[in-house]
Amino acid sequence: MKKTDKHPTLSEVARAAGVGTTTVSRVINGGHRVDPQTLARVQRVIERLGYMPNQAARILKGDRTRTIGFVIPSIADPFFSSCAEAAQAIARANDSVLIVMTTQNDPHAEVDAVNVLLRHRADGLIIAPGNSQSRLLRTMLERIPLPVVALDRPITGSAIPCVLADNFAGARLATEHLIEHGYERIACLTGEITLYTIRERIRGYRAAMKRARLECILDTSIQDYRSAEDTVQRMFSTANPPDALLTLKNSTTIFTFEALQKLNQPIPERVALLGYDDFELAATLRPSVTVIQQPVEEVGRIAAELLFERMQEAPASHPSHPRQVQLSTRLIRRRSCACQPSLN
Amino acid sequence: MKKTDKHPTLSEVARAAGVGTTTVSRVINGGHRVDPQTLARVQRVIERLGYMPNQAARILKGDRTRTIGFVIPSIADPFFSSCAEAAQAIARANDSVLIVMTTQNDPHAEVDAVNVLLRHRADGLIIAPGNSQSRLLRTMLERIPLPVVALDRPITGSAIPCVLADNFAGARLATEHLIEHGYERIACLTGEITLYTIRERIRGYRAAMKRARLECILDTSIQDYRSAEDTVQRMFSTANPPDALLTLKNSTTIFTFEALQKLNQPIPERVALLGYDDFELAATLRPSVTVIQQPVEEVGRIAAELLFERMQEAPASHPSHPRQVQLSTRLIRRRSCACQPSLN
DNA sequence: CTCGCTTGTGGAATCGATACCATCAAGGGA
DNA sequence: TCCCTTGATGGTATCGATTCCACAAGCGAG
Repeated sequence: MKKTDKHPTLSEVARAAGVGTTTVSRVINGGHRVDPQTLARVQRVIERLGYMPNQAARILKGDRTRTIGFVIPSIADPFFSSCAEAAQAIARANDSVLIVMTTQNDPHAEVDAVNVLLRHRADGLIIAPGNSQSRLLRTMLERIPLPVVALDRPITGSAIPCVLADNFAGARLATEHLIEHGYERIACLTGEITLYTIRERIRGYRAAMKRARLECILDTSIQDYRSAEDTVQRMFSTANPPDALLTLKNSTTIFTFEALQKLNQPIPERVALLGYDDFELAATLRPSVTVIQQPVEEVGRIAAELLFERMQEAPASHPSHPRQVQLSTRLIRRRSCACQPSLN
Repeated sequence: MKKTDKHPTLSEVARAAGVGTTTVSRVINGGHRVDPQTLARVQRVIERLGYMPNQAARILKGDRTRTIGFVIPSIADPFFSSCAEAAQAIARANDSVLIVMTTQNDPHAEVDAVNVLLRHRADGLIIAPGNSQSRLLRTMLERIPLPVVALDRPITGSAIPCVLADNFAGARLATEHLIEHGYERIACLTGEITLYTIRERIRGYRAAMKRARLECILDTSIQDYRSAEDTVQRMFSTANPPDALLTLKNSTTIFTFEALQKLNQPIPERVALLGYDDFELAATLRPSVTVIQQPVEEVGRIAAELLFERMQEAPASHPSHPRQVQLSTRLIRRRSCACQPSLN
């Protein structure tokens, strides 16, 4: 019961209990084939010394580390923190822990993170790569001797399975919805366009616009509140301003909403707004914001489940696994596109 | 360059390079006292085999694990995810990784989490306990042979240092602000009251109200959107309804805001609103919401820094460490209390 | 009464990296 | 020329838990 300065070891427990190390080991691992009396005695000693098996020693004997790596751009991003929460639940259910590493989409940080996880002998790896094209990361991930699952963004040209929402279909759905409303000058505000997800959404937007024979209006300049204000100002001082805006990510949606509000451009009367990705207060803002909702927890959950499946197979075998799991998104109708809100 | 099925070991590298294990070990650890030629050769072999030192074996030799545990109620909560992000940055700067465990404030899950981290031989531990009074957790944390820092919520009756925002002063400041505006019937909407932070905030509210000789109006019933609507309805159908509301946590603020909006109670004309804890869209809502802002990243950062300081001391020594680091909060004036917004 | 079998137990090799100690060659000063 | 230092290198015990193997005791069946 007293505070110890050092972790006691299994042999110390064995000595204190007057038994061999084998017996203590058996007690720890379920106590099969141990005399009930001995069992009780050893358990008391374990309790008294505050003994905890040293995971490192177990690992060294070839066991799994029961540790999986989770490499994402940021923990503070609600999308990834929700994924992490879901993945963590699956990990715990599989008696494992998550090591979360953040990269800010920096390729260098990604390689570092993977190296750290390799040293820790993680059993598996879930990663959301900043750049789907990166050869460096791809060859690295293909070489390493543990299962990898990509999250939200695939690793192009590799067999690494990826779990993600269907960005193309989501953006097409969003655009089609605006078209059905009768909007004709639909601008797409992308934010940065380096990310795979954004590029897919742009493709979806383009596909829908082309099909409706409408002119694509792309703007990639919104990075923060100030640039949103500039962009809106510029767009609405042209002869033929847009009558609807499709924003391709959360922060862009919010910056744009604020800018429209500040510049007194009423939504949806003057211009409709549809945002990609739901956010907590989308229904509370006035007007409430119509969005494409992604199955966030599901992405994290399924990625983790897929990883654990792959971990259970023999390392050499490569059974028929889905190369890619695309989850469908849905439209949540609110007021910013002049809809009757969906019930939910 | 080829894909291996197993992690190669140091001795395999040694054999492949035709040198001893000691030399390879030296190469890995900086390459001092190694012939440049040998160094280059060994490095080539390491590169070719994709060798990564086995952290478990290192740990076993008595090294630090360079792993710290981070035990919080939820990763999806923006407060804790921001803390985690900040703590992670400090951990990385100290060449360590974070193992994040979530507990949903469940004491059982907390004990589990700590046990897992002990097995993994984390070098240190940051924990936000759901219940500050829990004897079980307290005795457990006092027994274990590694430094612990509490986050956001202290562990009462123990010497475990805690980093948190000054909840008492924050709530008092908020209440005083409303009093200065001339509001007299200021109701405090608490949400659940089991958490230490909420109780401190209630104390702060009470202190300010007492000083101004105003009557305390406490309501603990808001748990979700529906209960917020009920509460608002009830409050405003009394003879003497409140003229201001102080909500003690984020979700309560948002539920209340939505309820007031739905029930057409204009803010701040009919009733003022001041929320504890800032949130992303507080400035975007109409009216924008005046809040008490906590130094979120700082809490995470300082907790991690304090932990690393304590880890560098000899395990036995107990130098003069702050028992508690209280960070001050600040008021962000927006429209919901009829203020001129603060510039920021 | 002894053979096989189960149960309870301990000894010791093992995992991979580290670091103490030993070895050997080369070079510099006396 | 010899001793001593310095640099480069290798052998091997060590960390803590697991596990194969060995062994002893008890017991029912033949």
